Amino acid sequence: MTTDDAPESRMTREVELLWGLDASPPRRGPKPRLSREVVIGAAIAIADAEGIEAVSMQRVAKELGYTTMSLYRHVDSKEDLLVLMLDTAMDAPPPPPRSDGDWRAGLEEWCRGALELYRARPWSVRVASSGPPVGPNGLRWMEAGLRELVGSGLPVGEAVQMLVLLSAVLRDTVRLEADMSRAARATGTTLVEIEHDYSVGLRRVVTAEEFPTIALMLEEQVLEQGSGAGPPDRVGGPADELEFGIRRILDGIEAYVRAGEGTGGPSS
Amino acid sequence: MTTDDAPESRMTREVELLWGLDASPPRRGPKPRLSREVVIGAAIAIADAEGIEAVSMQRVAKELGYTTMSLYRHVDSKEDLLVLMLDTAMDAPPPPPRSDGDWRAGLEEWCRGALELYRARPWSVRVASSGPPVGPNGLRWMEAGLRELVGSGLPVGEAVQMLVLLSAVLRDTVRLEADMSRAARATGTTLVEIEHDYSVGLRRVVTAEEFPTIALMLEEQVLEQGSGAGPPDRVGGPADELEFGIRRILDGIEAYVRAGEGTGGPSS
DNA sequence: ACAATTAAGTGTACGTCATACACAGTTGAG
DNA sequence: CTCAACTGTGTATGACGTACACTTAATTGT
Repeated sequence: MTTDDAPESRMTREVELLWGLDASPPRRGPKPRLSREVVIGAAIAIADAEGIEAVSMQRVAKELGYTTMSLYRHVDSKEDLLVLMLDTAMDAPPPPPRSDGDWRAGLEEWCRGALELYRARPWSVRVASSGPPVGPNGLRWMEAGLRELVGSGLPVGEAVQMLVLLSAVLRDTVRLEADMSRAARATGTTLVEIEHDYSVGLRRVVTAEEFPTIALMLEEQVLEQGSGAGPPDRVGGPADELEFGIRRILDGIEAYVRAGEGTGGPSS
Repeated sequence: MTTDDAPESRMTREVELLWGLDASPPRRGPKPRLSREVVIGAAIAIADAEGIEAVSMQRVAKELGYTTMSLYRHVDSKEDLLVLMLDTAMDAPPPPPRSDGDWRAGLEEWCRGALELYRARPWSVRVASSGPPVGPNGLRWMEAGLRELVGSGLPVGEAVQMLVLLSAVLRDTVRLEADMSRAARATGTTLVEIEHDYSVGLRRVVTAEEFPTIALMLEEQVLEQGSGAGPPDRVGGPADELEFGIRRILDGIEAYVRAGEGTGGPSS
């Protein structure tokens, strides 16, 4: 009858969870020896080392030397734990605003930074998020990306759309690379070899009649290259090849914004 | 010593699985009453109706009126079943080549078609694929997309990169929309309401000092619109807003290809 | 100082999951 | 007609998420 009659809309709950608005003041019982942060940390350590599928309540508890059920004193459910892991994984601050207002360079930095983050914790792109970010870290990244996009001259609405699009590109490319890496690890080979195996497999079923363009791709050994030259941080996965695509997207934004200048804004 | 000494490289296995190269000729035992296709179909029906997490071996078996273990006569593992479901979900032929060689229109059609497919089976973007498509249906879509991209004048290698990028955009946007829909269903509301809840939740933690651009976004009620006007097939999710972003990407490709014309190819 | 209260961590238990294995019944090849 | 191969069944195992009752330790009101 006071405040919480409504089912609290899930979103509200997630906000409270991620901003620590659910913690009650110092309480009565024994001092907690475990803490939410420690639990999250242990879970992340496991996910980093062995992938998200290795993270189970039992495993996290064992790693910490507690019983499984003790975790439930600090986290309401495994789903909550995953949500908390997600925002924690986005620590590392986004690139700060540039002093020159170069939005293109700013966005490229943002993409590189986000990609680095996702790549360092590939499991983070696999956990379900019920929507855009709401945690403090996630919001910081969102703010930084949005800032650059709005700086380009795009109206906010369209800036949001482009941010969603850019995140989608980064996330799903990392997901693909992570899935390939997992397959590589499972067979004890490398990412490069997996890509080679892929083209070998394809050649068995791709005919020039039915799949002319794919056949062309195989002829030119498009999949085999990639790891040839380039910066030393190349792993050989699809995320190495993202720069080109990102640049096309930025080109597209630039063209659009330029076309809108002088015509009373790009909202046409 | 003959052919199969090596562990068969996973990729080869997947190809054989998806192209039915593993079926032996008519055999000796009782006639199978169940079949691989029926199992896949039942699994897809469950995933369509209740999401991928409802698909368990027990559940599929129950739906078919057989024991759980009977499924293993037709499918080696649940993972194999998921892979088979994936390619089967991509039935529905991609758009055919256009008679006018308009690659932009062709690519837009391709995106629309793929988006429709993903949206009809949102679970398909959630299952792990160890790499690019290898099944007959997946390859048909890949061929169609690649055909248009190469038609634009892009060299094959860069066309592949843009195809990966476009798929990433479509896939992850559908994933986001599906996650939001799931949250909506769980609380018994609609996608539109979820987006509203999201901005309500955000307003509780977003200050104009720390998150100026997000604050601006909230002021302009960017999240609340979306469902205003538009074609009747709008659901209110993020995938509705994809057209704008896709067009920017196509703009980017067009600009790049045009710039490369006359300079001896766009490979600079 | 002491009792009542409340919270932290434990132990046990349940239902669901993927799947290994031994089995019974059915079929075609020799 | 026999036997080998194959289909579907039954049972079992170990991992999972989590509900619930419990012990024990800390705090608060008297």
